[in-house]
Amino acid sequence: MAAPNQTVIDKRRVILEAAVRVFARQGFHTCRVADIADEAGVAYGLVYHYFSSKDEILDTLFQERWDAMLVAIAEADAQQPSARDKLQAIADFIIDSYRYDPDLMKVIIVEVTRAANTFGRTHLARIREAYDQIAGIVERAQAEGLFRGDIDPPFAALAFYGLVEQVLTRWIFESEPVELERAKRLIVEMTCLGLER
Amino acid sequence: MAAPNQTVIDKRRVILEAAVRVFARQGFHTCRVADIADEAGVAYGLVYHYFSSKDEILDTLFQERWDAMLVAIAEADAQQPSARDKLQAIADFIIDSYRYDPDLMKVIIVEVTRAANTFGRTHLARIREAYDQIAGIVERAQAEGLFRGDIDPPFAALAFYGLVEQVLTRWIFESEPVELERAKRLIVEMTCLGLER
Amino acid sequence: MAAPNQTVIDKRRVILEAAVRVFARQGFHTCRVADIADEAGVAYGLVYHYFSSKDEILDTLFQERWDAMLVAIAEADAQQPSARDKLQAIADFIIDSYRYDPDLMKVIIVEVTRAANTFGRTHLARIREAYDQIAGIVERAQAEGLFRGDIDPPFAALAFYGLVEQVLTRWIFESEPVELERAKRLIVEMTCLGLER
Amino acid sequence: MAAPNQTVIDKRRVILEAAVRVFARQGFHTCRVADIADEAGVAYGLVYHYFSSKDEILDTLFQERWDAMLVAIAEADAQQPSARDKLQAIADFIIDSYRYDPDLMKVIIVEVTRAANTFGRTHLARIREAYDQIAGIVERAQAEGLFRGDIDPPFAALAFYGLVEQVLTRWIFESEPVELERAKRLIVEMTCLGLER
DNA sequence: CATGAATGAGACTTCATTCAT
DNA sequence: TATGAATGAAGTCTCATTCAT
Repeated sequence: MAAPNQTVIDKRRVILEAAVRVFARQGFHTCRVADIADEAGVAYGLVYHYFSSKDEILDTLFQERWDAMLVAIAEADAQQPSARDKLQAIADFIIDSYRYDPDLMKVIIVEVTRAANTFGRTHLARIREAYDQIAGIVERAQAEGLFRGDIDPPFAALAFYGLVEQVLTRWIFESEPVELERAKRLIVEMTCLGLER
Repeated sequence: MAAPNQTVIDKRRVILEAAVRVFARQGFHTCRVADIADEAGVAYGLVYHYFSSKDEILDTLFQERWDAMLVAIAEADAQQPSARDKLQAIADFIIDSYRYDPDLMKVIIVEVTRAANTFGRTHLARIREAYDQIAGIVERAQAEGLFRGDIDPPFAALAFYGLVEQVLTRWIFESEPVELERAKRLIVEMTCLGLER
Repeated sequence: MAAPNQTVIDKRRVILEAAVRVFARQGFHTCRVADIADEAGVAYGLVYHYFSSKDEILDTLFQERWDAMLVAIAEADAQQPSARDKLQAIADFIIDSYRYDPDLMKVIIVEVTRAANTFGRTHLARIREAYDQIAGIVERAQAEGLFRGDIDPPFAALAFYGLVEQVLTRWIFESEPVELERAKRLIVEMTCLGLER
Repeated sequence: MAAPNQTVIDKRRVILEAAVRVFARQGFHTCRVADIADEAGVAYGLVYHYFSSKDEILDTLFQERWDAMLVAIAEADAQQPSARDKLQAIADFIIDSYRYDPDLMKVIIVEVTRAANTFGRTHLARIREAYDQIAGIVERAQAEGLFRGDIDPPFAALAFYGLVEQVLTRWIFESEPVELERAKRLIVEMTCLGLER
């Protein structure tokens, strides 16, 4: 009899969410697969029923989230009128993502970026897509004469994303250094206008 | 009588330098102490004669380098006339450090600065000192009316350091995205003036 | 009403036959129950519906085949006139069995007959029956004065069966060393007359 | 100071000898590396200091023993006058080897031969060398007119070695079925003269 | 009968650290 | 100082078996 139950539990999802919490708390390298199983409340072996390795869990987490980010960036680019508004929408999305699921963002930023050495090489191409899209926004703004033309768009993308990531990194490491809504504005303000008056 | 030879090999230093290469190549967690000994060309056990643990090697590397950085920041602050010049001197120092020993910088950034759960935690206070010093530079520039007053100095420090680190990160994981001398200037340019014209 | 169809598929038999192929290909210890289910094209759990364990599958395969062998030996003994003809009939049966289902014979020989610590031990009594029957044939030939009396019948049985098995073993691990029809004759020739002229 | 001690313990050898006993007792697949370490009285990790895997231990055991066998066969071929004497010397060597170290022989015969499927493939070439040398003995005896010419030498080698192995297999499985000195003679007797009078 | 998710004990292997020489 | 053998805890992954549906 097929369970006509909306609350059928997707164990795969349960494991994924448990992994986020465990990775965030202990770090990818430091935690054991057993910790994930415990946190998920499932048997050890079930983790390997759904994922072929510990790495694959992190991979999956990254891919799901990064895909959402690429979609958000594309939407921001399509729907916002000005370059500044586009950047604002992107910053908002990332900051809000963090607010919605800080653990997941922590894992993406801290574990994947760090692991870029070995494991993250895989995702490099996907990560670049985000940078490229942001660079495209800058480039078009330069062509329209809204942004100054003497800063390479890829470099500008680097600066923008670096700032967002640094804000989140600070959050992760310490407790509440800046208020998030304010941070959203400041990110764009600094990116567009700089520090000098 | 001890050999009065300048070229006496300091095995401790040899091990430290080998560790830099190995950490950079394989990552701290992925490499083995044996790899370090091999790379250094010394016996396995000698590593433990000079260092009490694998962790201590990374700690030592970080401390040596970060101390040099704090000194450089303090010097920049003391010797340069304007805030913009101070920031430029700091950016120059970090970029040049990278150019001089990319492996070491990679290790510092990837394995320590971003290791939120392990090493980063340990050295947090020391890392903050750099941010605080930069924030101080911004704060004084604001008081002097050179920098706009509506951006929190700690946030500005975040943005500046984030940009520098992001440039290096890009270098580390990809091949030559920006030319380094140009990057030095752009970092300060963007930090001070932003993207808009 | 049960389908009066001769081609109703006996899943139990399907599993058994799949197991033969998988055991032959990967070896009993190296293969997984899942491999058997996959090869049979049935669900994982069904294997356990028909068999209580992985061991039982191999046990079943051995028993079925070995019983057929004992019957064949008994028939050879009953129907053939001379000892030499009896041995020839037995050799023919085993070689033909191999030709008909090489995988099954490989499994019997490699996984059971030679598994001194596990399966071989279990089926020892049954395996002995074959040797004993062959020894009986030799013994009676000796009594009739057809075979020389200075070779212990059990030893002679050993030699005969050892030769047959060795021929098959060679087949199993290498490619076609001897032509099978010729081998049938040579086995008996050597057993009865030896190498010297 | 170099230990001028004849009884320096070669731990590698200790492990190898312990492995023989454990493999013989429990079988290669059934035993754990921990059992070997325990039997050898060394720490778990030391096994992996000397051998890269459990497989490598079995490999080493086989190679050492099989090399000794090839030497013995070559010697028998060189030193004995007649084909029959050569075969006798070979049979003697193998049977005596068994008597000297039954566990080792059991492992070679039962575990390596059985494992030929997966792991033993490696040793196939080396195994063939023995067969080829025996076949050579037969071939030359045929050329000299001492052995009948209608039995392929490779087949004869098969028969001879199969008989020896079968005798040992019987020993391994059961308790003393034949007396060993008698077996030595019977092996050659049967190989050369067969069963018929 | 049939399915395949779920369980968890257990194996192999790794490797930081210690220690005798 | 210097060496590298020795230790053993810990972790990943496998897989036979069970069970709910």
